Amino acid sequence: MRLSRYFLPVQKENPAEAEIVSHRLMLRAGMIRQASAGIYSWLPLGYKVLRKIEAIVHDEQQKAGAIPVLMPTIQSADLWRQSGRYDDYGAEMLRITDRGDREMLYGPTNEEQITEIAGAGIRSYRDLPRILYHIQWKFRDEVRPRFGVMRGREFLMKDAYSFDLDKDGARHSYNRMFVSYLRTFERMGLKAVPMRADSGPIGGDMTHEFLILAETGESAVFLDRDLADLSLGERVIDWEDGPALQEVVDRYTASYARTDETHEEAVFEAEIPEERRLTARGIEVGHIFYFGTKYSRPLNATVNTPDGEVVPFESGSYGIGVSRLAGAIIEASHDDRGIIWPEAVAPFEVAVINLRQGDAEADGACDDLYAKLIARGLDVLYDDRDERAGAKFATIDLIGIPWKLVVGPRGLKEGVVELVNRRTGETENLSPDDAMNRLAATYGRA
RNA sequence: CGGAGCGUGGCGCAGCCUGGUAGCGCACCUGUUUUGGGUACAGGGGGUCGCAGGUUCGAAUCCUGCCGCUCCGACCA
Repeated sequence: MRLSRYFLPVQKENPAEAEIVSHRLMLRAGMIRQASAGIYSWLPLGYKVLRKIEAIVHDEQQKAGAIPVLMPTIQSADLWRQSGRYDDYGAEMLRITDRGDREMLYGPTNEEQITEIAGAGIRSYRDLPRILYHIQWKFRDEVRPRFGVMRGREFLMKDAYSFDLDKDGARHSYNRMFVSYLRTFERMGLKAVPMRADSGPIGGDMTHEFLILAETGESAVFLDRDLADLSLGERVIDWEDGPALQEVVDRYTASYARTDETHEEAVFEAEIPEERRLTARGIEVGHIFYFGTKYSRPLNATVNTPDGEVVPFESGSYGIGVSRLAGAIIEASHDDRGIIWPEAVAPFEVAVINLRQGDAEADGACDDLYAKLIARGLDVLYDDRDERAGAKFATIDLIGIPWKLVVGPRGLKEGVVELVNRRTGETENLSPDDAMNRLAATYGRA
């Protein structure tokens, strides 16, 4: 993409309403624009990031055995009356009536809907287990939306739902999602720690929240420092191997990790030696829980067992705040110049900066680099604006592109361009070919 | 939902107290200049001052009502 033809409304000054860094940077970098309280349009740059996050979530969900579907945003009130949640949910649920005065609602979540679908489509124990998920916009009429997309009223969420015959099966499904979440967040360059959660209004007893550690997090967290250092790395997961999954889950839940909701100082101090006690702040980016037959029973979603009995499903639900992640990643990865995208979610993989726009040699070299990078499958943003070098650096650093290829007449005389890493600032003078090879290798392209 | 505050060009703000028909910086356009980390100068375009009533010869400014938004606390992916 040539920046001169892109839509990137960046701002030099901080918007007054944005209090936390991710909100400020998302507005300044032209990623989002507020439509009304807690509701945002995603501009091209923000939308690219959102799609990349979404793609990783899709990929990891499916690797773990979950099957994608897409349910509507608008649901019928009747379904929610059956589960008893129509009244329980309160003012947070956006209620709508259609022209026939039928009561509808904009879905804040989809347990009822998916249970109805699974109940209708699954009749036999032979059809179990199944995990269905979708990534869809949700609406919760929060009392106090804030922090930009971190706590909007409209937000994009991945929600998965598992269906099993019995509790052992449900645990396997739960563990699949647990490990899948570890992989998902790790791939995005995040350090997410599973913490014991409160079962909350949806209920259930097997439940964890995944929090990434960041100073601006909304929750206080208390954990064994060692847990924050765990990593799956390149470990190969056999998703069908229940005991192997359980072993991973056990390792991540072996020690103390709780949010302020469930924190017990005395237990913390008794279980964890002082030097390993880590008190920090965290942003919740995922939440999983097992809730048994809470929905299948009232909605009459049942299967036949091998013995010919009819029983309700054992279920759990598993959420990831997809739009929130865009903000959360920025909270975890930025500096005073702007965003620092992890390579996996960066809106562009590399920026070409022409230091001397209009100089025939520089223009020619940049055009050539730009074409070749595209040919090698890299997503490149070419800053070809008629701006001074400083303005280009400031823009590219603000929007957080992980790598810069800096091209100017001086370097070209020596036959080199500069390859600059956004995070470390490390600069290498390389021939254009070497620089391209380096980038292709970094991103795993030919 | 309790508390505080704010609505004036795309963004950040001044003007309001003491009514006289809107201004500054950034951004944008034109020209000159400059050219390796947000150049300088000159000129220029863009605003029903959140909305509706009211007071007044006259309202961004005073009064009333409404709407929108933000921040702090109790709640949530």
